[in-house]
Amino acid sequence: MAAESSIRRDTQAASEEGEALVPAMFQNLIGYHLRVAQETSFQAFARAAGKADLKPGWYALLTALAERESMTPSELSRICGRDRSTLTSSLKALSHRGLIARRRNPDDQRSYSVKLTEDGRKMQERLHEIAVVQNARLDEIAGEDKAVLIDVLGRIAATFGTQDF
Amino acid sequence: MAAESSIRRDTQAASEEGEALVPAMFQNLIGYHLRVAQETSFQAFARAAGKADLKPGWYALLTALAERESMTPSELSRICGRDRSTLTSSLKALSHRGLIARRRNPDDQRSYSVKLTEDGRKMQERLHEIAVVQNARLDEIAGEDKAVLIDVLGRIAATFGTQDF
DNA sequence: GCAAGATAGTTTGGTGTCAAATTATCTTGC
DNA sequence: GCAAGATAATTTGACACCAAACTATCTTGC
Repeated sequence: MAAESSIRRDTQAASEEGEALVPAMFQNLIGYHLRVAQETSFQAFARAAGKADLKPGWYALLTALAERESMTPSELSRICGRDRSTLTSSLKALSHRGLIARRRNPDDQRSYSVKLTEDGRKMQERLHEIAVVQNARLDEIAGEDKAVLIDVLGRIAATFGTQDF
Repeated sequence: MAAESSIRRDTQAASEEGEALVPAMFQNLIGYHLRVAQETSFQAFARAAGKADLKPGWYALLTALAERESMTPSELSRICGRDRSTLTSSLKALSHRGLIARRRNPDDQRSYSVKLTEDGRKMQERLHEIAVVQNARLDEIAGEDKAVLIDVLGRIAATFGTQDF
């Protein structure tokens, strides 16, 4: 595992040893801790997925598709919280790799729907396994605070996510 | 304010009305809620800063510099948790806009240090005001759970941020 | 001293994201 | 029926980010 180690060790990013020490000014800021927690945990997921040669960014897309059988890009955009223009390129990549299939909507020539292919489903399942492990780790860390954590995070998302400025 | 409204309203992104409804598969996943909470709250900050024509991404950088008088790019990288290569372009932009000044290190020709200019300090202060408002909002939402929230987020960051894979 | 290795910063290439503008198609009001 | 507006997706342009490769400089061991 020394070899594995070095992959991470010689990167130029932060999170090395001696260490950052939360800048005093940020210590009490929820937003700061939110960002750091989210970034580090996502990166852990990305690393785990990357080792298995999987694209972590596809997980949300594939999982949403795994639940609905078929969706238009716009629906997927709403569900995943990404701009439609972002979906255009993601779907192009997924399609190119044979993970999804597109089908024109006969009732509306502007629109089409996408669904998982067999390969897409397999990829989703492999990513899901990694996500499950990652999430078990998070559950363990949160321990008895999990319910409170999810509740507060939900309140934050609800407050900022629904108001139109 | 109808005009303000439309800026946001006609974007193609999600977080519109009827609305996403958390996909069942994600409902219980801490990672998912973490991501959504962080993204929505950051976007709220970015919108607020954007209205005042400020670059939200510069806040962390300028604030770190506001606390230390002078730092090298590498130190800033560690403190802000960004890759050194990311800093290169950020610092170029900040410098170009006269918000920071660079000074070569006479003892080491490879290195230099950056410090805030007067304009940089002003920008930091204006961004800070917005951050304070934003954070008051978060504090309000978190309410009595704030301490638990920060604690759990800190544990998450500590766990994923310090292990070398 | 000087070669080998470490370190500071930059460059290059790739990803993911948003927003604005664009194209094609559909719907509505008259 | 047809013009005006709405809607679905795409294109284009801009950023922020990371990682790997690179350049220049410093440090160390001998």
